[in-house]
Amino acid sequence: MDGNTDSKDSLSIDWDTEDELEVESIPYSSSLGSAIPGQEVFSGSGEASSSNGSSSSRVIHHFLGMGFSKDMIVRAMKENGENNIEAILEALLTYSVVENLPQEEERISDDPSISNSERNGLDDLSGEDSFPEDEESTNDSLEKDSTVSLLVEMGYEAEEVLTAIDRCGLGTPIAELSDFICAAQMAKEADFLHHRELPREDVEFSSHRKPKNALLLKDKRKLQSNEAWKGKRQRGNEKKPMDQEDDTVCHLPNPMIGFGVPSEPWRILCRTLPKAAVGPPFFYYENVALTPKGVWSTISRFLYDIEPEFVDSKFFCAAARKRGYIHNLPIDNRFQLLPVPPLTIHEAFPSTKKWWPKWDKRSKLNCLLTCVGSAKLTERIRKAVENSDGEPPLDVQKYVLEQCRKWNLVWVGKNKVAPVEPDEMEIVMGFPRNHTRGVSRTERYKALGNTFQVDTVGYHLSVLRTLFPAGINVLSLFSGIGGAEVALHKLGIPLKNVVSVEKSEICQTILQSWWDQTNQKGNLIHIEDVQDVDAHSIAQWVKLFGGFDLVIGGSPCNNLAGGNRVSRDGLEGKQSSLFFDYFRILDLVKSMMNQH
DNA sequence: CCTACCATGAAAACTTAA
DNA sequence: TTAAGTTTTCATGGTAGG
Repeated sequence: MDGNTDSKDSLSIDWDTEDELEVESIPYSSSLGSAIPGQEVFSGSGEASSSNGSSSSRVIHHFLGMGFSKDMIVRAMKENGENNIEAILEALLTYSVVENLPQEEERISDDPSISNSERNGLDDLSGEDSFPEDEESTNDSLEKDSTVSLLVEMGYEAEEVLTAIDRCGLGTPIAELSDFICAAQMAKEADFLHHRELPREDVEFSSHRKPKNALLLKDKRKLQSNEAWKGKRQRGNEKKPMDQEDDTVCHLPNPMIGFGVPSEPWRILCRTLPKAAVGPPFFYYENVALTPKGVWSTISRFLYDIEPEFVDSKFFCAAARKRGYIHNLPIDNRFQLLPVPPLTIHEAFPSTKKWWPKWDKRSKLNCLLTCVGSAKLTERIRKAVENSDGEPPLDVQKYVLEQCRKWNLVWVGKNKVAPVEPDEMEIVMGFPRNHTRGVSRTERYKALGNTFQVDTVGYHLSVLRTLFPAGINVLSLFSGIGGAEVALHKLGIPLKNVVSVEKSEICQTILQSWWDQTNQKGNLIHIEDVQDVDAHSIAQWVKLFGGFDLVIGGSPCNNLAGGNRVSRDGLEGKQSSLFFDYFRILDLVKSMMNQH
């Protein structure tokens, strides 16, 4: 986001005449690797020996390798316990900042010794839909000065900073101010960029920002809350009163192949990206394709107006999985992971063939979810089918097929259907066998139902291999069980430094266990909560690693997914609103990396 | 009309700790 | 044996697109 704040006029002219920048097709014609190194990775041996009880010397070594001084490491370990890697890292990062900054600004960000839960305001953000209101400034102008200087040091214009402080209040955390400013910058761009014919709500968006200099984070969010599920109980007049809510829907392609899948010979080979979308860093965002109306257009607008790529994983594996991806990666010369997984139920589950009735024509599973069918249901089905010898009557067939599709059941015995086992799910999703083994069955289903389909994501990420032969630094948000990491690894892309942000301790352990089992040479850092990732920590990582090459993640879909009966509230829902943290963090990384 | 959908929460069942 | 914690079981619509 370089210098888009001054000289608006000239910039606007630029954008009006040429607002989109062609993404260079990288001329590595020699790519198309078929021999992918590091393929035989998974020994499948041994359980996850959770490696957390590492000896202190190992911990010290780990952090020495990251460039911290021994004194600092020892001190951090003393204060946080030897095994609390995250806390130690946080402490080290904090020390570094204290040393490097002229004043004592670190007060602005969090003290690592304070647990997340007792941090005011921020942690409850997801709980309510309300956003933190301005705090009355109880502090003196000294604080203001230091805040301003810190933000200016981060690359913002002083004027923007002052406006943001005025709007947000003095006590607002740096990260939030930064967020605010970024949103304002984007809003300005949006004004200029949205000259091509606009969806209706874009007009609304523009008209929202009456005052020219008014900053817009809240406007944006308000807009979002307007559109994303207006009361969801608007049954009565759903005949769209005039031109209400048209155009807000992102068109889902059919077939859902995005910019191309391996089996389709005709693919789009290049595309144009909005200028603001071009990296570094590369980023990759994922969520469910079938959301309530308006959600994808909102997501797209935040993510630099990139059009989503909607892809169904049924082109990559034996199960459907309709997802939208927004990314700024090149799209030519993609290649698929090897070995190519089985593409049909029959190939993926050979043992079911024996029991599979002729009248069940399914060749692909539906989306693998976090929950599976009940034993009661399989029993009902068994009884329904076994009452007839030979083929059951058509109405029975219809009922059984409907239930089998609904619950993704496969035939495992005479008249006997059952849900897919976690082991089988791992394979279909592209993970090594036993990847999630060791935690409860329910947790395995949950984790696997929430993750990337590795072959699909790997296909999209494959373009990175020739770009980063020496390996990449990854900021992995909402990592889950590490779908992104596994995909990159299977592509033969070395993982240098991976910062994984994942709230579930179970998932963290699974990822760490995989990391150890595959003998990764890089550093894996666990962070618990995306809301704890602030400008401060990002700045340190950028400094340590020389920047991130890829920011990747799929934010929670709980409030978007069709399966949710209770709280399908749209993007502002409790979990799904964490999308805005994805944007916030990505934008911070972007602005920091463009300073250099 | 048809189909499909990264879910939630209450309560039962089971396991662990004292 | 009891209690508390953990895991499993089960029923619960409605939106959106073809």
